[in-house]
Amino acid sequence: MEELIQGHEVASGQLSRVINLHNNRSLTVNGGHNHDLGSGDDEGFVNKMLGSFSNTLFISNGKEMKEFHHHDDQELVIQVNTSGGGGSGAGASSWDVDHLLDHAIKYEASHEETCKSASTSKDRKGSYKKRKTCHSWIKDSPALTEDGHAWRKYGQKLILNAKHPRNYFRCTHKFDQACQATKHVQKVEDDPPLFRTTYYGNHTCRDYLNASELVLDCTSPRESSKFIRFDDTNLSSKQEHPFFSSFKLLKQEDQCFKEETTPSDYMTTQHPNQLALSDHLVSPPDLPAFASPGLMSGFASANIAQLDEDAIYRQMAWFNYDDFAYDEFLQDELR
DNA sequence: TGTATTTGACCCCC
DNA sequence: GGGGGTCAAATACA
Repeated sequence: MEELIQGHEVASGQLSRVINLHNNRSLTVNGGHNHDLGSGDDEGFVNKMLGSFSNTLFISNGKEMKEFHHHDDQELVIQVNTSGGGGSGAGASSWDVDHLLDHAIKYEASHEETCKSASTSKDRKGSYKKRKTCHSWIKDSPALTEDGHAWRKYGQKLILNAKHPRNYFRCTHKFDQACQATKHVQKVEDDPPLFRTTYYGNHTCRDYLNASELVLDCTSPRESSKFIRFDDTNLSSKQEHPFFSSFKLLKQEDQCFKEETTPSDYMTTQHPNQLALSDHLVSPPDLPAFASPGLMSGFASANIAQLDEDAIYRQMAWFNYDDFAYDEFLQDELR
């Protein structure tokens, strides 16, 4: 968290100065015509970077932030500050907060102090207690998105007056690191598809591998699911590359929503499990989709209404492929 | 064989 | 009493 905060400060302060200096020099050299990067582009670049930091901080420690994110109706997140600490809030101005109120996003939150005691629960091979009313928040999304944490499904339940079952996930590190974070995922609308994820509790685990890459909220469909990738030079092999590890996580949740899947809904003839991505055998540049960043995003958005959940999860994988390419593209641009 | 998912049963709380 | 959250044995999968 300290490193992230420091990075945020550096980006917001020093990077702005560097870019301003760059612009001034460009104006001088080009006689007033800046052909490198327009100031608007620079500002957008900085805002995106600050937004990424904010998102990363938000995901890493939800109770530190108070921000509203809204991206072209792609995804909505409401998060509140339960600790009283000041979030950075950087980049918030570039996001369309007003539209947030137009969406019926329910928010529920309560302080951790209100968590009820489990003293009355009986021991049934360990603690067994009903949903504790801990800190919680809801996230609605048209597609299931990777949130940077490893989850394990532990239950599925048909809910009264609900068309789709509710799926229950707990943190993979519940036992080895005593992480109490859980979430429920339920499809609440069919057309257009809308998934409601309710998070309970904050992660206390430290999943270095998976935490090194997070899906961030973005400002355009093209960037609807972008990874932030930290230094991976310490990774000795492709097997440990966070890009590939993320597919394993996607696949885990992918398999948890097999209801109502029809073969005709398959976007391609290749099932995600057949991609062998989690086996780390496929190199991203081998895929033709990488030739044009954004191509798959456009393709996906055009067809997303026709797809069932299973297909959507496959599209998530394609989004992330595309994002990886786009990340490389950005790095080349920066060089 | 180890890990993840499924699913019926158990249990808490309204 | 019933809805909903969780457990854990059975099952699937790599």
